[in-house]
Amino acid sequence: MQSFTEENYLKIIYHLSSDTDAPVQTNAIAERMGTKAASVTDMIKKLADKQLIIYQKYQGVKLTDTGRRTAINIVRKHRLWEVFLVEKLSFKWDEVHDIAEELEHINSAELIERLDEFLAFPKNDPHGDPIPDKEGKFDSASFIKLNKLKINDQGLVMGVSEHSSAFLKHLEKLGLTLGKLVKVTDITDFDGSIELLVESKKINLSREVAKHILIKA
Amino acid sequence: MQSFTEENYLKIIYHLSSDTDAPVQTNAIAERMGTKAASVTDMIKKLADKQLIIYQKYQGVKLTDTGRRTAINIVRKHRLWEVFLVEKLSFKWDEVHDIAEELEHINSAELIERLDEFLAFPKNDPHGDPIPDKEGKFDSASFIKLNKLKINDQGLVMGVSEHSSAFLKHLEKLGLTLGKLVKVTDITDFDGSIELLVESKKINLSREVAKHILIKA
DNA sequence: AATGTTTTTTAGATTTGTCTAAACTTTTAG
DNA sequence: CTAAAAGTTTAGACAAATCTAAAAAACATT
Repeated sequence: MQSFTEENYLKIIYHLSSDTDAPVQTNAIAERMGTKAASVTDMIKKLADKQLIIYQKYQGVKLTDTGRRTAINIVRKHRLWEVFLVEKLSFKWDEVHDIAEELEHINSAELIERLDEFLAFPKNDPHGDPIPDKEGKFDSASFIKLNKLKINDQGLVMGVSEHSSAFLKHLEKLGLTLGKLVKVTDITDFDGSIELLVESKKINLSREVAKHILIKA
Repeated sequence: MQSFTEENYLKIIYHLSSDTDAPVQTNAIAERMGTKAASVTDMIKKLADKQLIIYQKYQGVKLTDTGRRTAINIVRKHRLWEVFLVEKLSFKWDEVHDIAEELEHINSAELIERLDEFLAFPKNDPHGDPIPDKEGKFDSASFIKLNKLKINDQGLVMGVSEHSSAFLKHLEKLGLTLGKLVKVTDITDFDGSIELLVESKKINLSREVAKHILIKA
């Protein structure tokens, strides 16, 4: 078994490598972990010794199959706990991240299988992210980012790619929650701000915000 | 906030001092923690610095009010999680201790209050132990140990004072679960073994086992 | 009260995860 | 293609929690 810290490194490496095939760089990990690059170097040596990542000096790291499996399992636990917190304990979607960061390290396969069943095997967490199954499989649903839509395009809000409380509260206030149908009515020439119709209400979004909203056409 | 380790020390000191007023000894803590006395000395110095315990060299330790409040809060979390595991996730009463040992360190007051509400404010955990309320108050229900009963005495099984899986499975097999009515029908001269009637079934208990069963007359 | 046993503490070492400062690679730009 | 900038690693140190071995205090017993 790994320590909490090792698990957090694996999770971060997983998230940083999920888009691209490129190796993950020391500084990127350090920034996400809130540590210094020197500390990251120490830790990745340790993870490489344990065959959880492949590491070449100065060249960044990649997860091994074992490492990826471990990381996905942590993600699975995180997302299931988030569902529990929202569905069963009535937390809001912007309140659950930090608690789930702690709960994801609880160590009992049996617990997670039973929690999964208790929650009726949810497919997505409260932010729309897919929940891996016991074997680590999940649809890597390829949604479009809202900032890629053109005028008159429409679609359903399926998820977000930013989980900060500030961002989620902002969406909540705008009425932009999961499942909502949106239609792009205008895109400003000046800074690319997007004008949307959500349930016949007109709202305005910065491109920065739009970038983190995932849409199914 | 304290580390997991500090929390575990406080919890153990609390349990070791709940019966008596006497200071808790270094060796007793070491045994429960599964560490050596020298390590305990180091840690109790640290806890004393933080004003969580009162420590006099060679004289053992006592909890301060703050220390006791902290310890009781951990006990509260532990027992609420045990209720959750048994009531909601269908774990057996002998399977929940270790998982609750991990969950008790999750750090969110809001989470615990909502969990308490979700579970409909239970008064006791699956082993009959009382669950402290938000303020740390709980009835220190004074039950009798089964080995104190005399022939023809009867009462209800209200709890256990031993939480090992082996012990609990044994009780389960005997049908000695919470709420059962028992009546002492005989006590062997030889070794003090106790013969009981439980739901019109005759069973035999060693004194050692009986000592850990709590009865309300 | 003296002596032996038990308990506790001290001293010094180890492991884990972190840091700073300095050295070393790799990348980027002129 | 070379020099500066950016990124990474090494070296040495530190705090937390533990350990072993040895010293010190408390206790128990004749």
